This record gives sequence, C-alpha cells and structure tokens, in this order.
Amino acid sequence: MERVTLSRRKRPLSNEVCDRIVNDYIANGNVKPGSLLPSEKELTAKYDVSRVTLRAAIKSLHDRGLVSVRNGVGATVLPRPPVSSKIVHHLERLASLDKAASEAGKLLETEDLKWGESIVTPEISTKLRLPVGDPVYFVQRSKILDEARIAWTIDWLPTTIIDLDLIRSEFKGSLLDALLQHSELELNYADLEIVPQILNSEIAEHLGTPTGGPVLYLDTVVYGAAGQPDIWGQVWVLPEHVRFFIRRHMQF
Amino acid sequence: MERVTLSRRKRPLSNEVCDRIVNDYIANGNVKPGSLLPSEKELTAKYDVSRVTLRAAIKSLHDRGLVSVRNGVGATVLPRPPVSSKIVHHLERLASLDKAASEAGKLLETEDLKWGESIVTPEISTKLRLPVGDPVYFVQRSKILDEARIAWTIDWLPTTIIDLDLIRSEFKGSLLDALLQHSELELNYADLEIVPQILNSEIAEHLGTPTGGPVLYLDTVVYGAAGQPDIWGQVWVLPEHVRFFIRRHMQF
DNA sequence: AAGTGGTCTAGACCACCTG
DNA sequence: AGGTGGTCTAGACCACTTT
Repeated sequence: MERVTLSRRKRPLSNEVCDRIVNDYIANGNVKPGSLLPSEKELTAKYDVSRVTLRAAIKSLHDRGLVSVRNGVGATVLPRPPVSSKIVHHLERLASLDKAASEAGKLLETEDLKWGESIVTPEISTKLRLPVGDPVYFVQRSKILDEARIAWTIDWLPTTIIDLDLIRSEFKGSLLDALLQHSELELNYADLEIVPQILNSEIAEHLGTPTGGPVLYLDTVVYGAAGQPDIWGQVWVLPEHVRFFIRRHMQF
Repeated sequence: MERVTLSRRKRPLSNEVCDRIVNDYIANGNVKPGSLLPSEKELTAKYDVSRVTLRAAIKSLHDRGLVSVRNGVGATVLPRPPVSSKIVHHLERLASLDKAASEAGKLLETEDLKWGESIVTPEISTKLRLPVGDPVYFVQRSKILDEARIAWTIDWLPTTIIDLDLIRSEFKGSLLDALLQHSELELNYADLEIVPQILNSEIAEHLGTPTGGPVLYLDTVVYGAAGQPDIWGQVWVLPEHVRFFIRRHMQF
C-alpha cells in the first residue's frame, strides 16, 4: 500500500500513478522492452487506486507510446523511440521547437528579433479570419543552434488577443511558450501543414545559406477553446539540424 | 430515452454514443461551430448511459478535434478543419495514403508494381533489427492520381512475419491496409520521420518529373504489439498533389 | 478453468464558471 | 448559489488468452 495523499493534490491521481509506473518499472529497466508490466489487479493493489484510475494511467502510457496493451495478455513495455544527437521534434504534441531543443539538452538562441504591426493581407485574412486591411501584429526572428542558423520564423497574431508590449516583455525565445503562460487565452490545439520547399533567396538570406537546398516549411494555425484562430506561424527549418518525428497510433 | 441495445453489441457503447452525438448535433449543424453541446447531464439522460460512458464519448470528440471542453462551461463545437481539392493526409493516425485519397473521393492507382526478395543491408538492419545478409522482402510501386505520378514507395519486411505470395494475393493498392487485415500481426503503431529533400535522378525517374524539385520523404517503421519492427516503408511524395496535416493537441 | 484486459454502472466529491 | 465539467471509487459482467 502506497496510497497517494488525496488532500492538497493538484495533479490527477491517474497522472501520479502513470509517473509512478514509469519510475518503478520502465525508466529504470526493471521491466525490459518486450516484457509485461504487472497485471492491473496487482497494480491497483500496489498503488491503492481503483481500476478505473489505474486504467487511465495505462492509457496515458499507451498514448505516450511506452506500452502496448493486449486483451487477455497484459501491457508490454515498448522499445524507446530512436535517439539522435540532432534535435528531435515530436509533432503530435503542441510544443515549441525551443522546448524540443531543451529536451535534447541544447539551447536555441534567437537573432534578428523584430516585433511590429502590419496590415492584414488576403493570405493572413484566410488564416486568422480577420478583415483585410485591419491591423495585425507580427514577430519575426531566426533561431540559432551551435552558432548555425537553423530556422526562420514569422508569427502573426490579432491585435485583440493580447498587448504586444506585454508579450514582448515575457518573451524568452518562444512566442508559443510565452502565450501558453496566459491560460486566459485558452490555446487549445493547432493545425500544422507540412510542405517541402526549395530555399528561395528571401528565406536563404535570413538563414545565411545558399539558395536551392531543401527546407521544411511548417504552417501552423493555433486555435483557442472556441475554435477561433489566435496565431498563424510560419517556420522554415533546415533539415540538417532537426529531425521531425510523429508516432502514429492505431485507433478505433 | 433511446437506450442502445446492449445485447449483440460489438462496438463499445461509448463509440456508439460518440457517433450519435456527431449525427444528432454536429454533422447536421444543429449546434453550430462556436456553440455549446447540451450538458453531460442532459446527454446521459438522452442516451441513457452512465456519465463515465458519456465522458468517454466526449473525449473521442475532443481527440478527433470536433469539440473543445471547458470546466464549468461545456463542450464547444469547433469549426471544421480546412478542406481542399488535394488529398489531405492526416499523419497523427496510422492510415495509408490510399485511404486518405479515398476519403477525398479520389482513387489512387498503382503502377510499376514489383515484389521481390533481397538481402538485408546495414541500413535495413538498423530499421528492422535483422542481421545483415539475411533475406528480406520488398515491394515497390508508384502511385498515380488523375494520371499524374505523385509518389514512389518501397516497403521492406522480414520474411518471417508473413508469406509474400499470400500478402501479394490480398494486395489492393496499399501494403499497410493489406497487412492490417491480418490482426495476428498485431500492428500497433509507427514512427514516422519527415524529411524535405531535393528530387534526385533516381526518384525523379520513378516519378517521371525533372530533378531538382522539392519532395517530401517519409520514413516509416511500423511496430507490432511487442515493439518489434515489422515494416520499413520509404515514400517520396510530390507536394503538388498531397497536403500533409497534423492536428496538434495540448496535453497534460 | 483461471487470469487477463475491456466495458459499463451508480454514486460521490471537488473545481470552475456564471449570475 | 447553482450548474457545469473533472476526478475517483467499488462492483459487475464480458471477451480474450493461456494452461
């Protein structure tokens, strides 16, 4: 019995249990990839939680790609995803490139940072659903890893959602991370389109590389809880330094 | 009261309820984007299910990007994702390009189909964890949409998981779809790496286009329930005809 | 037959939002 | 204060896998 105290608890109990299972069985290799976790019955007894709660924890492990679960068999620990010295950016979760870098033990630096106000063009209008000609904020900058320019970014945001000077003062490299701090914005999900492109002269100049090479263009619209678009982000990333991964699941 | 019969039911009740909500409120526009669904209390009464079951259905709606849910407020119907005349391939679920095409009302045709047996190279060895020099099956083909070549594909698979002639006889355009029919393989998830490339002469020849243009290279390893790699797929797709989307969620 | 996960229920308490 | 969603429990029955 190792009951987690119910009082003064912030995180859901199922999250707590999920982390405990990772620590107790997976991270330290107590249960090796290919082997089974203890049964749900044993785990409910060990952590003194209901089966519903335990199953929520197992579901999280599955969603994170750590185990696969089979009826009548149990939960098998899966091998870790490939690791690399490059930054590995997992696209299935809404997180910034800066966060992916710091998880790889690297620091992304920001250069050529420029904040400003512009006018809504037809293209911005389709992305942010704002009238053409209205004012719109933008932020542009390049990202540096180990003294190499690896990405060029422009973000557009409606003037109505937040004060530009406020977010500017809170900016520490990632606009997304700064805006996520404002829970009142209720940023909720994003639609990301992935397009391979050839480096044109404009982007190549920002990145300080020759034109003609391959570049990954990521077009992201971040939506709030009511489904209204709140940020339109455009990023061009050089593939030499960042690997883009998605873990795709079977479902339904 | 519209209780779903419990007997002779195959699908989970929560799935049933999920679809009913889509049909009764979302698909027909009875609740417009930006408006709230009825409360959980009302919905449990309407469908005569427990709150746990209803919440599982709401969770599915959220995972599918149809609603956002706020504590103390309710579930807001979200606007539909962007539509397009191109094929839209959603990468967060494990599904074939052929399926994405058919969901867009298009038919992907297959040309230059070739089945064969080869020898494990060092690169194949790292992907499929097979000894170098062992035999391995491969399938290569190009995909045609509206008489245009849009993709070139090679899949590699261990000789041990299935008989090549069997899967060949069941092949209807998509190797993944054919293998997914074999539930004994327990295909479970896939790690997809996304790389922008410049068309080289080999791939350009397969695609019948000039070299030097942008192409999206998708490197996929499909894993079984025990975490063993079962398929290594390499796909080069021309961006003119297919749009690649991911809906990224906030989590934890 | 025994053990595993898959699903469902009824009821409870809490946190959050709105008037 | 009242309604909404967020979490948790104990117990039940079913489907699947293994012995």
